[in-house]
Amino acid sequence: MKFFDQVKLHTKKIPRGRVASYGQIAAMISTPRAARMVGWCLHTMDGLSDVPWHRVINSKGYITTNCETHTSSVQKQLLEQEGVKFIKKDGLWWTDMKRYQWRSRESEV
DNA sequence: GAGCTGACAATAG
DNA sequence: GCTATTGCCAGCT
Repeated sequence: MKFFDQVKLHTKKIPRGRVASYGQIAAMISTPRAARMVGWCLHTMDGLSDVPWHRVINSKGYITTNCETHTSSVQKQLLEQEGVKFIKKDGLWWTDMKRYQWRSRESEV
């Protein structure tokens, strides 16, 4: 099992209408500081995979994507379709992590 | 084959 | 409490 594969698996486990942080995913893979890899992993998916990459944001609840294929607007829209409310904060889309952050049993361990 | 890059997070000062 | 630096590991050049 490679790092990327684990990121995909955990990302796919995120339920609809819920979001997770990069660090959270990284922590599930037993590598809390590999949050950068999580984000980059999702970038390589490029939407071609069946992985809900839009459900992964940074720990502050901000969308920090500016790629052509992953603009903040796109990610925000995908999440809003799932019931996640977004607010424009400091020029970036922000969501309340306290309400929408996914709490899996594995992440609690 | 080696070095650089990359959607962040945590620790130290 | 806030700012700056280090760490993470696989893909890309």
